[in-house]
Amino acid sequence: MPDRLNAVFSALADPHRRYVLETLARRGTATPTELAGELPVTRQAVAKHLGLLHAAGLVDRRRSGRESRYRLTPGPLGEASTWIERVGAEWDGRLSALRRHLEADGRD
Amino acid sequence: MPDRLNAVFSALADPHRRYVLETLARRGTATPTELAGELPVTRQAVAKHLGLLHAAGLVDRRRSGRESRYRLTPGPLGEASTWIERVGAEWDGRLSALRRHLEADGRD
DNA sequence: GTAACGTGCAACCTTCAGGTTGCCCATTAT
DNA sequence: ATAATGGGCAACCTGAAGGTTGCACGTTAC
Repeated sequence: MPDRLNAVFSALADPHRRYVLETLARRGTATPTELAGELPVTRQAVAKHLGLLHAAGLVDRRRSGRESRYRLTPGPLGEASTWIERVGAEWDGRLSALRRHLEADGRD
Repeated sequence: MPDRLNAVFSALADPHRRYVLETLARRGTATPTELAGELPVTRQAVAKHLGLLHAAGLVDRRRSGRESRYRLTPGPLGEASTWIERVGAEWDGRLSALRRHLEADGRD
């Protein structure tokens, strides 16, 4: 089930998608056409990005009339952040253990 | 220079690379051959992954004799984590502002 | 010395990501 | 009713990611 992590990190790997997420976080909601107006790509490209973000669970679509507004659903961001923090913590733990061990031994 | 974010998130998007990072965090150092023994890919594939991780600034190589040991350099992980936290914080801030602004419209 | 081991590098293959154009459907405006 | 707008879907193109095999070089062991 770490497939979710794949989807999330892959989603975050593209600058256009990060821009979309930042915009949604700041503005609340946005439509594909709005976003395409602020990016150097076509509306269809933005739609693809939104589809990917939706597949990763990072955005939520909601049609109102003929336009569809997308909203941020930041849950999976937490999973990604947690993974990073965990690895960092394990590294720090190992480092301090090593340092503790070195104060008696004095070798690498 | 958010190019760094591209490299880091791209690096984290692959499960084999995440395994490498987790292993380095837990074990301290590892060689390409060691890692290849624990992954369903060839040593050369692992070497490519390590090259990518190095380009992202996530690992550090150090040759000792005929083997080269890789070590985690978690700095860029902090940048990635910071980006995520920032977006999450902006979203939360917007949410609470919205909630403060309207106390009646609890429909979703 | 010669053999074996650990690496890195280059060439190649296949799959997929990001973009584009083109078409069609639903909704709003005139 | 007709035109225009917003959106999604499909086909197609191009470049790069992930993998493999093969080879060449430095290092350790016999």
